[in-house]
Amino acid sequence: MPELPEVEAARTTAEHVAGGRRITAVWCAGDPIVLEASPARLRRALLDRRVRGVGRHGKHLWLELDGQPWLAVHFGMSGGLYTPGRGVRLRSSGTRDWGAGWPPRFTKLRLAFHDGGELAIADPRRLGRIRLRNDPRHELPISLLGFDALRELPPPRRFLALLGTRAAPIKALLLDQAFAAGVGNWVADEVLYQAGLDPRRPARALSPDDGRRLRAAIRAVLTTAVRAGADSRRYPKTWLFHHRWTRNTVTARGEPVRHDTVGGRTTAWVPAVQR
DNA sequence: CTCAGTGTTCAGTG
DNA sequence: TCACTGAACACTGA
Repeated sequence: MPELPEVEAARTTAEHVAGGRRITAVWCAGDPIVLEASPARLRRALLDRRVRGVGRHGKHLWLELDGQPWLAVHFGMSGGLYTPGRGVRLRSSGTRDWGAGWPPRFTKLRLAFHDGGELAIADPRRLGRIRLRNDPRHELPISLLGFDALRELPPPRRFLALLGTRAAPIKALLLDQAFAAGVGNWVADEVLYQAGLDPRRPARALSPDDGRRLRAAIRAVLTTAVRAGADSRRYPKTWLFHHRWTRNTVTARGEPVRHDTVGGRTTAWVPAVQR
């Protein structure tokens, strides 16, 4: 569930369910890897607190409470935020998501609110982290992140300057959270496809026009995915997204899709249009 | 049984 | 020190 659009959808859900409500029950799994704070400390920090709002930077999410510390969440590769009575969600691969039952399998933290609402954070693969922070935005690990790729995309000039010094493949730079926070593997591939850029090209070898197209594609992909509520069934038919999970396939326009490893990650791209 | 996988971190390299 | 690469982490499902 976890790139910027999915986390923004989780933020919206959390805002609707928890915003303005008081936490009346806290349930923690016995998982010291995902829960960086002890269950006792989490209970003490959360119980009877009111949720003032829900923030996001890149792939990180936090609940702003009426007292410190606040709850900060990173979903890792397989984590997600769920609430009861929401329709079955599909994962990108088309298999059923974990949100179907209640509470979901692999729930690590579950909150109940005074009006009867509930939230659960689940994480099968345990690469996510649930933490307590007094000021999440200015403390580790969020303090190390670059600009939020949706809300803080730098103006063209500054964006070009940021590319200019980096020798890494452009795909690797896009995945670097200290550069653009929130871009993950599928967003990076979609952006490079729409910008018409070969993922292996060194960032500093991009022309000013390449850089402008890249910036525009980041904005277009993220705003479209967020507007769709991160529901991949609603993404445009022309997107590479719908074909990246299948080997030896073609796009909606009949262009062959290739899979290579770039920046240490499986990369789907279309040599016919990416130069 | 094996392996890839919407992510991050850290050791190792040049 | 810097910039970058690749393995490790942990677990499910194809």
